[in-house]
Amino acid sequence: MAVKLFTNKDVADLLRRVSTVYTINDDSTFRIQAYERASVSIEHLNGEIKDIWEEGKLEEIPGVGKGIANYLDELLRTGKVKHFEKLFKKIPEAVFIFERIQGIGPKKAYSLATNLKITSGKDAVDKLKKAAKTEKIREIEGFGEASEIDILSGIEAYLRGETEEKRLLLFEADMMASEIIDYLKSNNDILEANPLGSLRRMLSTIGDIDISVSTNNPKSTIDHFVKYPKIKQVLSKGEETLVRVILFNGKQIDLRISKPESYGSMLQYFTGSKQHNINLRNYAIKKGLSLSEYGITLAQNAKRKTQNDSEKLKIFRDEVGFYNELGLQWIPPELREGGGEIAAAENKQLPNLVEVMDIKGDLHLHSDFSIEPSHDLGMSSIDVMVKTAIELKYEYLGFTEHNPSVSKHTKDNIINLLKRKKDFIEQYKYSQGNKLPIKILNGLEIDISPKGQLAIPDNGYQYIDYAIVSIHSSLDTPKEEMTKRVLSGLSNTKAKILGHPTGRLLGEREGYQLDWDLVFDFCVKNNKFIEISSWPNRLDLPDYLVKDAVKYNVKLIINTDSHEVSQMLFMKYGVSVARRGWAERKNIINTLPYKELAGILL
DNA sequence: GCCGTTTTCGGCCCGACTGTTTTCAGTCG
Repeated sequence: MAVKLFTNKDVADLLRRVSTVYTINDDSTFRIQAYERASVSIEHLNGEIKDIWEEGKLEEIPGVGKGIANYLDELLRTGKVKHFEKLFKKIPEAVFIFERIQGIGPKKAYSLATNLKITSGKDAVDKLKKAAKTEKIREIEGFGEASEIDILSGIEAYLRGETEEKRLLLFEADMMASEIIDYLKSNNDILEANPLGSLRRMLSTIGDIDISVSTNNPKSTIDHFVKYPKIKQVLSKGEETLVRVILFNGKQIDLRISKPESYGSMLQYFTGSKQHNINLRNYAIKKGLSLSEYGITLAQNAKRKTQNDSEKLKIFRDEVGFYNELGLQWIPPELREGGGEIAAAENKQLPNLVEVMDIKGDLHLHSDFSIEPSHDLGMSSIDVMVKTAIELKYEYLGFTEHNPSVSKHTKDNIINLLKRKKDFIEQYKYSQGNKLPIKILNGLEIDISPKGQLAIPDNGYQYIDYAIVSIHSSLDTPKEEMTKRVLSGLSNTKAKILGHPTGRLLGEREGYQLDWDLVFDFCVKNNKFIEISSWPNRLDLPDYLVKDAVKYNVKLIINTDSHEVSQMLFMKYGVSVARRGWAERKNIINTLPYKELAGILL
């Protein structure tokens, strides 16, 4: 049994420290990278390292082999790794603090800590700041006035907490990037502008924002970009390929610039993911080709054989040409995660991913019609939301206010409230005559109580068309019990949809555990649907579970959970989650025309 | 230290940028 509870982050940090020490010691770069890789891989694990260890599956983690697995086993058994302790002995604790400051890596951190005699981690940053202010750093070999100033501004950012990996929600990053892209496009020399990296792949959270542009005039592009009003500081500025800036909100933006004729190669290269590109490179090597951000060349070993025509770099205006050259279908960015997409593209078996245009309705909306709900009431009227849905060319939408609070109402009160809402919707439809080009459904979002009961009386169901059931309380219920609770809630005939199924809140809480095999199986057998919530800090069901659900043939529904009319536009984020989970139109029930949807929902 | 449709050895990404250099090292992605 574990002596101490190690989280994934603890273990990732430990391995990163090891790679730091090896870097300082000028050890093999490959060993350094190996620890780095293992660290990243463990940090991004879906499950807990402790569970994986208990199942004896450490070596199944990518980047973890026999060596590191043995060390981790020692760590989780005894609470420490003797070999690592020995390595750390020679390194001042302050080094591991300093290297978290922007612009300081392992070697500079070590040089600073030893030369300034700052050893303990406590107050290390304050001491470093004092050294910078008293111009002690510029006296150290390898540093100068400029780097002293850099370090000072790095320290200030660090002290403001900006270096902590506060990831943005997808929607925040998307807003910021769109604004920058609009600004960039106001310059006529900029022909194309797109996000790169995790934003282009539509991950649920985003670290840094990278943006690419194609232009024949890099100089004008760079001059234009650095005048963007929200830039606080230009970190670095190249001649024609890269500009790196910090905005006033502390976020770093990298702008990558390319000629139009090779824009495709660059877009591909910097969209990633890292794992996708590694796999793609290995796949290319087998064909004797070598990939880079500039295009495709014959690989080194192939070059020698055919020296005559080998040096030529093949460049690509767009990504389609790039992938086709490798004998692959173009792979949508959302799939580029190293999850079998290259093999699928080779066999022309990539899924035909669902698109925003396919969505024909939103079935999770909270209007401002008060039924004295248990949770927050919506802020927009039914009428406004209906009008917006019509603009979005939806065929149907469903209002699912929270059930009336149980503690504040008698059963009769609840029934009356449900009746009132049903009447209101009927009247609304009547008042619009036959000119409404959209079907309006009267739903309800119902709490599943800790005991698995739904929070309205049995005779209330006749007043609603369908129910979304979801967990809003007792989130720490253990997995097995929580699974029973959810299945019990879903057993009601009107309960068709499991709302925000993991309960996670990005950056706030993990959510509860469910036995997904049981839940998926239940849904397939009983005609129940699992929601993908487009709500920016939910995006729940998460992408990796969508992928499992699709394999299980579970039907999903993408909803916005809007509490205000403008939030209905968040649909695209839910769709991106579905796409990242390899979902096609057929997997998503709100792509169906109304008649077919009604057949399975009502 | 990891990894494997040309496997148990011999590969493993490297280019852009900056600052302190006088030809390069460190950091970053």
